[in-house]
Amino acid sequence: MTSNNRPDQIEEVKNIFSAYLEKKDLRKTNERFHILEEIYSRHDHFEAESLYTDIRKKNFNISRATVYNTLELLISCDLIKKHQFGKNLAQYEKSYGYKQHDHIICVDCKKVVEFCDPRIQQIKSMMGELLNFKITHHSLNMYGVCGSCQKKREMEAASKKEVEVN
Amino acid sequence: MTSNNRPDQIEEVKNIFSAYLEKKDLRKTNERFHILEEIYSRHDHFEAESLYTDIRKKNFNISRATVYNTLELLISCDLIKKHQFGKNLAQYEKSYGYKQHDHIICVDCKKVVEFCDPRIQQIKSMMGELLNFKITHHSLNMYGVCGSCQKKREMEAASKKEVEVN
DNA sequence: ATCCCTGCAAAGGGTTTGCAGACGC
DNA sequence: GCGTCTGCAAACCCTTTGCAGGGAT
Repeated sequence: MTSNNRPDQIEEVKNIFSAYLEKKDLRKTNERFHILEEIYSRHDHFEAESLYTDIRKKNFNISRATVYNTLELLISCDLIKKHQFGKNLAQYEKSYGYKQHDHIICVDCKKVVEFCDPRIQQIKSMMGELLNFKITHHSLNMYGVCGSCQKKREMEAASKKEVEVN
Repeated sequence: MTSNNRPDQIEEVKNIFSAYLEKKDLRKTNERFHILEEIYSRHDHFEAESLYTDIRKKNFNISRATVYNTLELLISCDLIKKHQFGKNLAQYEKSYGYKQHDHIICVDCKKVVEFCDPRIQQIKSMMGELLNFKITHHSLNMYGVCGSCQKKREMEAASKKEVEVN
């Protein structure tokens, strides 16, 4: 969910990440914690590239390879989620402390809005049972035109008509 | 849905495509109809590349550019659907005459199973109204482990334990 | 001291684009 | 004949990989 960052949240997720790395016998490098910090000081969805460039701007010498590597780790320990909103471009969002939700994307302005519906959970467990799948996660995206883009479209259609009449 | 091809279905979709091209003042090229034919003689999901190579095998000189171009057209007139099952790789499936459905993907063997649930439609219209979106389409994918891969996992876990004991 | 993790740059894979020639209209 | 569509190849974009050096344990 679009979020206000609680000041202590970053500490919490760092502890979770730290425990995860320890459990998996992975190294606690500065780079990994810098990346986590950068992510949790952000809002909404982001792409790997903008995360990379923003970190660079702050004069941390972190490579793309490390960014991608760390994103994978953070997905594994459930601190972020990865999405594909139709394009060949992964988008990520932090997930600690936010309840499960899905997305509506405006096909005109690409705005992403979040929503929750308990029926998804029902479908998930019912279909898992029915088809004998052990379902681990899902991705539900709705695509359409948001309110303001609907208006824009109407206005454009109107002005086109105007031209035709003249 | 996984399909048996009715013999007359290819003619039907060609007519639809033809009417669409006419309406949009686009040209009816042999390439476009060849591609449509190839798609509708297939089953299940496919990727642009395999479509391209299969057409090539049949000695039609059709380029990748044309394949991608035609896929876009076929999406526009609702004769095919485009999916992204988590990877940066689009998958397509024919959609004429098949009812709306969603997908469950096995994360181990990548098998894709289809399912329908009327609640999706309800969520769609309710959320559209609630958030003032004119929703045009959606994509719902569930990810998990299918029955046979669950067994495989159990067997592997068991044999690992065996090794540890010895 | 070990060897996992890093930065860098290049490769990779899917998709898109630019251009000259071909062909539907 | 005009202008769109095509084939080809190169470019493009995001992501992954190979390698040599560096830092966590």
